[in-house]
Amino acid sequence: MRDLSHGDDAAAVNSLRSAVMRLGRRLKHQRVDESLSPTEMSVLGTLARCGSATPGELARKEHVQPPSMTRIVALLEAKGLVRLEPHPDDRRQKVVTQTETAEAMLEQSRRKRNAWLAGLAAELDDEEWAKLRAAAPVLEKLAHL
Amino acid sequence: MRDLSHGDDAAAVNSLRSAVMRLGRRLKHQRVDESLSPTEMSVLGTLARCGSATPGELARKEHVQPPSMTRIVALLEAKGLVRLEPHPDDRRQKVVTQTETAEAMLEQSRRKRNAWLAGLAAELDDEEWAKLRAAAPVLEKLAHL
DNA sequence: TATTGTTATACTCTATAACTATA
DNA sequence: TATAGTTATAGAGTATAACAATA
Repeated sequence: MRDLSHGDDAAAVNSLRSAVMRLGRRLKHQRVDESLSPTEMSVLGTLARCGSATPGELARKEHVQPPSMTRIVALLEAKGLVRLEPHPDDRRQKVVTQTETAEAMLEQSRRKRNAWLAGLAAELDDEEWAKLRAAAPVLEKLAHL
Repeated sequence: MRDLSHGDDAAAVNSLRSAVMRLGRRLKHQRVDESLSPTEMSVLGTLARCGSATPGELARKEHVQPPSMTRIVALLEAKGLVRLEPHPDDRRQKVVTQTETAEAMLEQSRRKRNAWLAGLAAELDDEEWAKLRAAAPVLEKLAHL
């Protein structure tokens, strides 16, 4: 395995870290619905990526304690963004599924953030944008490793 | 100004947004001191970038109300991470300056996150890493636009 | 007996409103 | 009269502890 802790490699890593954290923070501020907390949004994102899940699974994925997830799921249900159904095999558990409303809201949220980022990137010159486009799939691979 | 809302450009923007947000979240979880809240860390980062500031300036930069900043600054002072001094020209104001302890902590935090990111990036092949290195300065420019 | 989810309760962080000191 | 900062208080979000239902 490669070592990236020296010289130009280390500088590039440092630059990437700083830029990704700053851009990530600014993207997070572009919100489409102020009434949803960050964790509520994150739960919807997880459901969109991974499909239905039990409250326990969601709590583990969001790094939140089970009682907190109970409350979050109840709030999302009250807002019509998720449905709760009985688990087919285990009567202790429940299955949380997102509604069409939630999917539409997530899509709107993605659009808003994409538009904001595209506005920033439009300030780059052709060569810079080409470098970014070439790196986009690599960044995505990195983010999912 | 360029339009990046169609075709391959739009796909690249979407890919960048998703990857940056996900990587940013994961980087944020790499923390060196669990006892500092996200805003406290962010205030230290701002002081490191911009030098000393008054509580009011910090509140505006962190998008937090003045009373919240009063509390945050008091906590940071109690932890020995900032010093409070009287403002030279205006006796209503105060000047917040970070201590050497805070600088050392921030440096340790950067190191930990760089190491984590370098560990991820080490999984990439040579061509992928070259693309990322080429894009790093562009991402930094984007993050500061 | 172990596990899933809930209820009851407390703590942390931030906000708004009202106040003090200085400009 | 306006501004910088603080104090008092309330609300949102999360945690821990104790409990109920099911495996």
